Amino acid sequence: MNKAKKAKLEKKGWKLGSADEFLGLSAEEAAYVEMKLALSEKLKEKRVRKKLTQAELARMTNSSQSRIAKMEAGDPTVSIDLLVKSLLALGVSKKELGRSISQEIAGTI
Amino acid sequence: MNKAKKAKLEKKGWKLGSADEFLGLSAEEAAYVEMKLALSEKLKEKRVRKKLTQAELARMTNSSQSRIAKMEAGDPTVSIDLLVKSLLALGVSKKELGRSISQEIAGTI
DNA sequence: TGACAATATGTCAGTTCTGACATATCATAC
DNA sequence: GTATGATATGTCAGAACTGACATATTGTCA
Repeated sequence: MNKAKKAKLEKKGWKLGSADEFLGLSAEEAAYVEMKLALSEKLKEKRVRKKLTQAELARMTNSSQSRIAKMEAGDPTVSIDLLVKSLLALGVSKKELGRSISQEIAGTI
Repeated sequence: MNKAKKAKLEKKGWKLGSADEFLGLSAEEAAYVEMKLALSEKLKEKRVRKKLTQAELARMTNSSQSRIAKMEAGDPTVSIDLLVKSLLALGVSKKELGRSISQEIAGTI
């Protein structure tokens, strides 16, 4: 994970430890953050493709528009659990979910 | 998901809604539970393969022996986040994690 | 058998996540 | 312009999760 990316994440509110590796983010931390961001992007992509508003998806999942917005924005207060439940509610299969998680993000590590 | 499996999970403490589908568990609920169980099993498998005790893994992850035990037992109070973080700490790659999540469990759905 | 290490189970106070709400910003149409 | 719908941001009380601890159970030696 490069320095610019780390700075961008910290601006978003992520608290990233440092000093483990070359640019201050352990491989595990990086993988964890990247997974969550991949799920965020998948969620937005799926919702938009289905032509749902955030408010509509919120209703479908007993959540709220603001939490959906935070999920899509990659807010660090959102759990993987919530992202996964939301994606499943959008009809994403376990297989597709697994693929999203495996995904490498350009420009990292 | 069949009736016996559902009963077994409920005995473990899972609160599963009902009435959505044929045997009372929506496809999304089933997929969510199966994902967590797949991660549980992966965790145990990885820990054992590395010849670590639960207490040792707990130390490595700033957790506790009892929580590791609950993770491996598929306890519903364990989050996917914690499972994922623990697996990453054991050196599992995003790719392998994704594969675990995609996995179909014999005898379900 | 008993002693010991590992794992399982139960509980709980502190922490984190959540939905809800208010409000701000952005986009598109008129 | 400004009205309207959608999305973003900030806050917070209540819900869910967590590590820690105590204790029970299980497994494996001699």
